[in-house]
Amino acid sequence: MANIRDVARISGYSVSTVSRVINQKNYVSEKTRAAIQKVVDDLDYVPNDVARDLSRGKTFNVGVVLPHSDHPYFTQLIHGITTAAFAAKYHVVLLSSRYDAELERDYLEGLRRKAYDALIFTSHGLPLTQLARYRKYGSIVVCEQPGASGIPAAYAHRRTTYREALAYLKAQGYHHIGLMLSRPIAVSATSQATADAYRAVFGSKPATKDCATDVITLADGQRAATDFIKRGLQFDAILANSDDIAIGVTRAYRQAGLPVPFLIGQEHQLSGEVAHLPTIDHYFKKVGENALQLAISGAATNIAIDATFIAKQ
Amino acid sequence: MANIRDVARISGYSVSTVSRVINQKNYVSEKTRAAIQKVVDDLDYVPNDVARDLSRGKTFNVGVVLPHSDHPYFTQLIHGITTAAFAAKYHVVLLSSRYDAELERDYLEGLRRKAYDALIFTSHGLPLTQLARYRKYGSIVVCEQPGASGIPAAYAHRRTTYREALAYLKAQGYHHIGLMLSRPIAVSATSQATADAYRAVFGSKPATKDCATDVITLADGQRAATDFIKRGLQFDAILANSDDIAIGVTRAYRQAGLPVPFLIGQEHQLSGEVAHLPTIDHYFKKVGENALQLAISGAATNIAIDATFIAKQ
DNA sequence: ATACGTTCTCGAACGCGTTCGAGGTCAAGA
DNA sequence: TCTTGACCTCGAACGCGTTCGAGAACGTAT
Repeated sequence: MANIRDVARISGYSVSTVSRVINQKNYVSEKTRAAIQKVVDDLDYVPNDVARDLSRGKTFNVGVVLPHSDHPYFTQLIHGITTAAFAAKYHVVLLSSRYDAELERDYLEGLRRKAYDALIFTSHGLPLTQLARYRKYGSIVVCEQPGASGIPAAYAHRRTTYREALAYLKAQGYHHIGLMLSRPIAVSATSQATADAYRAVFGSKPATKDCATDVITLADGQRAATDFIKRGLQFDAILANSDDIAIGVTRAYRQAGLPVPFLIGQEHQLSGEVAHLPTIDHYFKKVGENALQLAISGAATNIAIDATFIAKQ
Repeated sequence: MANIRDVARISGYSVSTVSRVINQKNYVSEKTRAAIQKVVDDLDYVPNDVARDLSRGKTFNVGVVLPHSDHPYFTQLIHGITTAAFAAKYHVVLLSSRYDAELERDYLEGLRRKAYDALIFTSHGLPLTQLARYRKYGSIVVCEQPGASGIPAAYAHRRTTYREALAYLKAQGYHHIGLMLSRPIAVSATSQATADAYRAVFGSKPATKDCATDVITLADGQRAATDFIKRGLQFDAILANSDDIAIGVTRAYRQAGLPVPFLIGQEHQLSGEVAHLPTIDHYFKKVGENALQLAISGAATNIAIDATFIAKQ
């Protein structure tokens, strides 16, 4: 396949002049431009993107680290990220992590290796301080409150909305509340926010036995609820970490022939809509768009938006 | 940042020897290896991926063209593709197309520009013959029956399963059937398959008025059903192109205060499970895995799997 | 002792586009 | 007329890792 030097040789102009023609830069006479363009067309020449990236020192790739590509939280986030990336002519590279520290580190190394210009962590296993070390190699964005790490972040405020949802439960007279969490409170800012809100509303930390962790899918929700039942826990209400998961909970209780506790879901999913569940919408598409903006602008700021508690739908 | 020549200079060895050390190749004495490794560690050197890609002439990128990143068909496909790509150490680059011919062509050009080693079209607007022209620049895979185009394909057999589903409707005594399609019959192999199955079962092509097109989301399903109602069409049953869409149809009829026709969904989605809808599972995760395998192997074959009609769930 | 096969290392070319400094031309302003 | 400032083009260096051909050193088989 032809390269820029072939075009130069055949057209009789220099490589640099050919370069300015294909990049439509100034200072090329119309005559020259036309002559070179003709050779470009004849040879069917197109510049090599990799060589370009190398010489420009930039790839326009944004790596998106996501633990589970089938989870709705990530699906919505990805949707926002790709939408914004497309508009900005950036490329989205999907990176599966399954919260594996080694993989995450490998992706961070990708920043050093110049494989990506920026990295968005939709969630992460490594501590933020470790992520922060790689900021000198490229822009890093997380999708949660970044605490003192200083890492730019795009996220939805969870605490207030969780408080609102839990206060709603309290107002309805529910006091024995079960919580479904995607990850243990110690390692996840989201779980932490849920626990904090619980304490703010009910005056004490949620009991460990009332919290199910590692609940990601509908099946997990069903399993976790079955476990609650087995352990003889009787909840008035359960705050599930997605609408789908709430559906899983419903099934478990139905299967056990027990009354279903009052349920609140999250993420405003179709399943919740169909079942008329109260839910919390974190607007993850918007969060994804914000994350990408931060990633490519390299701005060292945060963009937070408010989540909404939807009591009736 | 240090490059391989720095390592060579400082260690006193040649660039080629350093290269074999970092790539763990043969023919390096232990003493030399250790000396070079020390310099690599001291300088904190890592090879530049872009330079590597350029010199190897390979990027390990697979571009995945998808019209809608929020559609469940594509979500499932992407899930399969990323899973397989991860295992094979390939990178998945997401490419939004919205069926825009210009965009699709641009992505095909990406193959020439060496931006991707391979391209997977989860769906496409351009005719297959046009896609086929770019095969000389890299491997191309489509996720549908490739007809005479010769393009490698990974897909689920639809015709037989559609026939099965429609025969089921006929056996149940339903004769006036509405079809919801994502795209017009003329441009979509999927819609074509649906129409063919209809003809096989009912002996004639489906009437144009009985087919709604451009139905992608739940809201589209609702809109299309509302339109059916407005036009005074009375269906015994409707074959929807996803479970979510079937839910949209249900809503439209409920809202109009009319009895809901018998519904069959597709894709075995959660919404359909909750509503106990019959559905067709095309196993798109598996199809995605197959597509990626084809893309990176460069094999010029097809991998078809069978879809399943699930009458009761 | 000669020949051959390994092992080890090097230099240079290669993949390919971008960009900077330099040098030449030409017209307008002083 | 001289200066100044576009305008136009070129050559070479740069970004950086891979790989091929060649050559040196050493051991072993004949």
